[in-house]
Amino acid sequence: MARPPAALLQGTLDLLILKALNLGALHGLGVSRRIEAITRGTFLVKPGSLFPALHRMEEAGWLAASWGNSENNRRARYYKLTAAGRRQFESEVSQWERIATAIAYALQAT
Amino acid sequence: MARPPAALLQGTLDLLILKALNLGALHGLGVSRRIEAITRGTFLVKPGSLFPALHRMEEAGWLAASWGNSENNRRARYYKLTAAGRRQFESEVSQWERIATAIAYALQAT
DNA sequence: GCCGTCGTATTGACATTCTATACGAGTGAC
DNA sequence: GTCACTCGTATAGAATGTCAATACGACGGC
Repeated sequence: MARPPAALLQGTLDLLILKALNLGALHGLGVSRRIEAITRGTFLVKPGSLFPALHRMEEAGWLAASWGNSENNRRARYYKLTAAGRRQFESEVSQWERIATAIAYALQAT
Repeated sequence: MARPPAALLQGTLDLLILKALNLGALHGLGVSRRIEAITRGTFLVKPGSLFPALHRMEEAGWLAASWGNSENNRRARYYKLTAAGRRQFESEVSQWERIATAIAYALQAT
Protein backbone atom coordinates (compact mmCIF):
# COMPACT_ATOMS: atom_id res chain seq x y z
CA MET A 1 0.00 0.00 0.00
CA ALA A 2 1.96 2.93 -1.23
CA ARG A 3 -0.68 5.34 -0.08
CA PRO A 4 -4.41 4.83 0.29
CA PRO A 5 -5.51 7.27 -2.42
CA ALA A 6 -3.98 9.89 -0.17
CA ALA A 7 -6.77 11.75 1.53
CA LEU A 8 -4.38 14.63 1.65
CA LEU A 9 -0.78 15.44 1.00
CA GLN A 10 1.25 15.62 4.17
CA GLY A 11 2.16 19.19 4.86
CA THR A 12 -0.93 20.84 3.41
CA LEU A 13 -3.16 20.45 6.44
CA ASP A 14 -1.77 23.45 8.30
CA LEU A 15 -2.19 25.62 5.24
CA LEU A 16 -5.81 24.60 4.83
CA ILE A 17 -6.64 25.11 8.50
CA LEU A 18 -5.05 28.55 8.46
CA LYS A 19 -6.99 29.46 5.35
CA ALA A 20 -10.26 28.21 6.81
CA LEU A 21 -9.78 30.28 9.95
CA ASN A 22 -8.62 33.28 7.98
CA LEU A 23 -12.17 33.37 6.65
CA GLY A 24 -13.53 33.66 10.20
CA ALA A 25 -13.56 31.91 13.58
CA LEU A 26 -14.88 28.37 13.75
CA HIS A 27 -15.06 25.38 16.06
CA GLY A 28 -13.18 22.19 15.23
CA LEU A 29 -15.70 20.33 13.12
CA GLY A 30 -16.57 23.61 11.46
CA VAL A 31 -12.96 23.87 10.28
CA SER A 32 -13.25 20.40 8.84
CA ARG A 33 -16.47 21.27 7.02
CA ARG A 34 -15.11 24.54 5.70
CA ILE A 35 -12.04 22.80 4.32
CA GLU A 36 -14.24 20.32 2.55
CA ALA A 37 -16.29 23.17 1.11
CA ILE A 38 -13.46 25.38 -0.15
CA THR A 39 -11.58 22.46 -1.70
CA ARG A 40 -14.75 21.34 -3.47
CA GLY A 41 -14.89 18.10 -1.54
CA THR A 42 -11.35 17.08 -2.41
CA PHE A 43 -9.99 17.13 1.13
CA LEU A 44 -11.85 15.36 3.90
CA VAL A 45 -10.10 15.96 7.19
CA LYS A 46 -10.83 13.30 9.79
CA PRO A 47 -11.07 14.12 13.52
CA GLY A 48 -7.95 12.07 14.21
CA SER A 49 -6.00 14.42 11.97
CA LEU A 50 -7.82 17.61 12.77
CA PHE A 51 -7.67 17.84 16.55
CA PRO A 52 -4.00 17.03 16.99
CA ALA A 53 -3.27 19.65 14.34
CA LEU A 54 -5.41 22.28 16.05
CA HIS A 55 -3.73 21.60 19.38
CA ARG A 56 -0.31 21.76 17.83
CA MET A 57 -1.09 25.05 16.12
CA GLU A 58 -2.58 26.53 19.26
CA GLU A 59 0.57 25.47 21.09
CA ALA A 60 2.60 27.23 18.43
CA GLY A 61 0.67 30.42 19.09
CA TRP A 62 -1.00 30.61 15.69
CA LEU A 63 -4.49 30.03 17.04
CA ALA A 64 -6.40 31.35 20.03
CA ALA A 65 -9.18 29.17 21.40
CA SER A 66 -12.17 29.71 23.66
CA TRP A 67 -15.13 27.65 24.74
CA GLY A 68 -18.56 28.61 23.52
CA ASN A 69 -21.75 27.15 22.17
CA SER A 70 -22.35 25.97 18.64
CA GLU A 71 -25.39 26.81 16.56
CA ASN A 72 -26.83 23.52 17.78
CA ASN A 73 -26.24 24.56 21.36
CA ARG A 74 -23.38 22.16 21.90
CA ARG A 75 -20.27 22.90 23.89
CA ALA A 76 -17.69 23.80 21.27
CA ARG A 77 -14.19 25.18 21.16
CA TYR A 78 -13.84 28.14 18.87
CA TYR A 79 -10.58 28.94 17.15
CA LYS A 80 -9.40 32.11 15.51
CA LEU A 81 -6.13 33.27 14.03
CA THR A 82 -3.67 35.27 16.08
CA ALA A 83 -1.39 37.88 14.52
CA ALA A 84 1.34 35.25 14.44
CA GLY A 85 -1.13 32.90 12.78
CA ARG A 86 -1.79 35.40 10.02
CA ARG A 87 1.93 35.78 9.44
CA GLN A 88 2.29 32.01 9.38
CA PHE A 89 -0.53 31.82 6.88
CA GLU A 90 1.17 34.28 4.53
CA SER A 91 4.37 32.34 4.88
CA GLU A 92 2.75 29.01 4.10
CA VAL A 93 0.96 30.42 1.11
CA SER A 94 4.17 31.62 -0.48
CA GLN A 95 5.87 28.36 0.46
CA TRP A 96 3.08 26.51 -1.31
CA GLU A 97 3.40 28.71 -4.36
CA ARG A 98 7.13 28.07 -4.55
CA ILE A 99 6.54 24.35 -4.43
CA ALA A 100 3.64 24.29 -6.84
CA THR A 101 5.60 26.38 -9.32
CA ALA A 102 8.64 24.13 -9.04
CA ILE A 103 6.59 21.01 -9.67
CA ALA A 104 4.84 22.65 -12.60
CA TYR A 105 8.28 23.36 -14.07
CA ALA A 106 9.34 19.78 -13.44
CA LEU A 107 6.30 18.28 -15.10
CA GLN A 108 6.81 20.45 -18.19
CA ALA A 109 10.45 19.47 -18.59
CA THR A 110 11.33 17.56 -21.72
CA MET B 1 10.62 23.07 15.07
CA ALA B 2 7.41 22.65 13.16
CA ARG B 3 9.27 21.62 10.04
CA PRO B 4 12.89 22.24 9.12
CA PRO B 5 12.13 24.54 6.20
CA ALA B 6 10.64 21.46 4.58
CA ALA B 7 13.05 20.45 1.88
CA LEU B 8 10.11 18.89 0.15
CA LEU B 9 6.48 18.13 0.64
CA GLN B 10 5.90 14.58 1.72
CA GLY B 11 4.45 12.63 -1.12
CA THR B 12 6.05 14.53 -3.96
CA LEU B 13 9.31 12.61 -4.02
CA ASP B 14 7.90 9.65 -5.91
CA LEU B 15 6.37 11.93 -8.49
CA LEU B 16 9.64 13.73 -9.07
CA ILE B 17 11.66 10.52 -9.33
CA LEU B 18 9.19 9.08 -11.81
CA LYS B 19 9.32 12.25 -13.85
CA ALA B 20 13.12 12.31 -13.84
CA LEU B 21 13.30 8.73 -15.06
CA ASN B 22 10.57 9.30 -17.58
CA LEU B 23 13.05 11.60 -19.29
CA GLY B 24 15.55 8.74 -19.59
CA ALA B 25 17.48 6.18 -17.55
CA LEU B 26 19.81 7.44 -14.85
CA HIS B 27 21.83 6.26 -11.90
CA GLY B 28 20.91 7.30 -8.37
CA LEU B 29 22.83 10.52 -7.99
CA GLY B 30 21.85 11.37 -11.53
CA VAL B 31 18.21 11.25 -10.49
CA SER B 32 19.00 13.63 -7.68
CA ARG B 33 20.75 16.02 -10.02
CA ARG B 34 18.00 15.89 -12.61
CA ILE B 35 15.37 16.66 -10.01
CA GLU B 36 17.35 19.66 -8.90
CA ALA B 37 17.63 20.80 -12.51
CA ILE B 38 13.99 20.42 -13.55
CA THR B 39 12.69 22.07 -10.39
CA ARG B 40 15.08 24.99 -10.88
CA GLY B 41 16.98 24.19 -7.74
CA THR B 42 13.92 24.16 -5.52
CA PHE B 43 14.13 20.51 -4.50
CA LEU B 44 17.40 19.10 -3.25
CA VAL B 45 17.05 15.39 -2.63
CA LYS B 46 19.60 13.99 -0.20
CA PRO B 47 21.00 10.47 -0.51
CA GLY B 48 19.28 9.43 2.70
CA SER B 49 15.93 10.20 1.11
CA LEU B 50 16.77 9.14 -2.42
CA PHE B 51 18.07 5.62 -2.04
CA PRO B 52 15.37 4.29 0.24
CA ALA B 53 12.83 5.71 -2.20
CA LEU B 54 14.52 4.10 -5.20
CA HIS B 55 14.62 0.74 -3.44
CA ARG B 56 11.00 1.01 -2.43
CA MET B 57 9.95 1.89 -5.96
CA GLU B 58 12.01 -0.91 -7.46
CA GLU B 59 10.36 -3.26 -4.96
CA ALA B 60 6.98 -1.97 -6.12
CA GLY B 61 7.90 -2.87 -9.69
CA TRP B 62 7.91 0.68 -11.02
CA LEU B 63 11.64 0.72 -11.70
CA ALA B 64 14.05 -1.75 -13.22
CA ALA B 65 17.69 -1.51 -12.18
CA SER B 66 20.98 -2.76 -13.54
CA TRP B 67 24.63 -2.22 -12.72
CA GLY B 68 26.78 -0.30 -15.14
CA ASN B 69 29.48 2.31 -15.30
CA SER B 70 28.97 6.03 -14.95
CA GLU B 71 30.50 8.64 -17.20
CA ASN B 72 33.27 8.91 -14.63
CA ASN B 73 33.86 5.19 -14.82
CA ARG B 74 32.33 4.46 -11.45
CA ARG B 75 30.21 1.49 -10.60
CA ALA B 76 26.67 2.80 -10.75
CA ARG B 77 23.18 1.40 -10.60
CA TYR B 78 21.02 2.54 -13.49
CA TYR B 79 17.28 2.84 -13.12
CA LYS B 80 14.60 3.05 -15.75
CA LEU B 81 10.81 3.04 -15.70
CA THR B 82 8.89 -0.16 -16.24
CA ALA B 83 5.48 -0.20 -17.91
CA ALA B 84 3.93 -0.24 -14.44
CA GLY B 85 6.15 2.70 -13.55
CA ARG B 86 4.83 4.69 -16.46
CA ARG B 87 1.26 3.96 -15.41
CA GLN B 88 2.13 4.97 -11.86
CA PHE B 89 3.62 8.17 -13.20
CA GLU B 90 0.45 9.06 -15.09
CA SER B 91 -1.56 8.30 -11.99
CA GLU B 92 0.58 10.46 -9.75
CA VAL B 93 0.49 13.34 -12.19
CA SER B 94 -3.28 13.42 -12.23
CA GLN B 95 -3.36 12.99 -8.47
CA TRP B 96 -1.08 15.98 -8.17
CA GLU B 97 -3.25 18.02 -10.50
CA ARG B 98 -6.35 17.22 -8.48
CA ILE B 99 -4.63 18.35 -5.32
CA ALA B 100 -3.07 21.47 -6.78
CA THR B 101 -6.39 22.50 -8.26
CA ALA B 102 -8.21 21.94 -4.99
CA ILE B 103 -5.71 24.05 -3.07
CA ALA B 104 -5.89 26.78 -5.67
CA TYR B 105 -9.66 26.82 -5.17
CA ALA B 106 -9.22 26.92 -1.42
CA LEU B 107 -6.79 29.82 -1.51
CA GLN B 108 -9.14 31.84 -3.71
CA ALA B 109 -12.14 31.34 -1.42
CA THR B 110 -13.55 34.44 0.21
C1' DG C 1 -36.00 7.28 28.97
C1' DC C 2 -33.95 6.13 24.60
C1' DC C 3 -31.49 7.04 20.49
C1' DG C 4 -29.20 9.64 17.06
C1' DT C 5 -26.30 13.44 16.31
C1' DC C 6 -22.87 16.87 17.57
C1' DG C 7 -18.40 17.91 19.10
C1' DT C 8 -14.13 16.86 21.23
C1' DA C 9 -10.48 13.75 22.27
C1' DT C 10 -6.92 9.92 22.44
C1' DT C 11 -4.45 5.79 21.18
C1' DG C 12 -1.63 2.92 18.28
C1' DA C 13 0.02 1.89 13.94
C1' DC C 14 2.23 3.26 9.79
C1' DA C 15 4.85 5.53 6.10
C1' DT C 16 8.03 8.90 4.81
C1' DT C 17 11.74 11.98 5.17
C1' DC C 18 15.96 13.89 7.39
C1' DT C 19 20.58 13.85 9.60
C1' DA C 20 24.58 11.65 10.09
C1' DT C 21 27.65 8.38 8.98
C1' DA C 22 29.99 4.83 6.36
C1' DC C 23 32.64 2.53 2.71
C1' DG C 24 34.64 0.95 -1.81
C1' DA C 25 36.57 2.32 -6.03
C1' DG C 26 38.54 5.32 -9.40
C1' DT C 27 41.64 9.60 -10.33
C1' DG C 28 45.39 12.79 -10.14
C1' DA C 29 49.39 14.81 -7.88
C1' DC C 30 53.75 14.21 -6.47
C1' DG D 1 52.84 3.94 -4.72
C1' DT D 2 50.42 6.42 -1.67
C1' DC D 3 47.81 10.29 -0.39
C1' DA D 4 43.79 13.05 -0.81
C1' DC D 5 39.72 13.70 -3.20
C1' DT D 6 35.47 12.76 -5.56
C1' DC D 7 31.87 9.64 -7.07
C1' DG D 8 28.28 6.60 -6.01
C1' DT D 9 25.78 3.68 -3.04
C1' DA D 10 24.07 2.43 1.40
C1' DT D 11 22.04 2.20 6.26
C1' DA D 12 20.72 3.40 11.03
C1' DG D 13 18.14 6.29 14.05
C1' DA D 14 15.12 9.85 15.03
C1' DA D 15 11.35 12.84 14.23
C1' DT D 16 7.10 13.99 12.20
C1' DG D 17 2.42 13.81 10.50
C1' DT D 18 -1.58 11.31 9.19
C1' DC D 19 -4.99 7.69 9.63
C1' DA D 20 -8.25 4.23 11.60
C1' DA D 21 -10.60 3.09 15.42
C1' DT D 22 -12.65 4.12 19.42
C1' DA D 23 -14.54 6.70 23.23
C1' DC D 24 -17.51 9.82 25.78
C1' DG D 25 -20.53 13.65 27.34
C1' DA D 26 -24.37 16.50 26.19
C1' DC D 27 -28.28 18.03 23.61
C1' DG D 28 -32.77 17.26 21.17
C1' DG D 29 -36.69 14.65 19.38
C1' DC D 30 -40.02 11.40 20.24
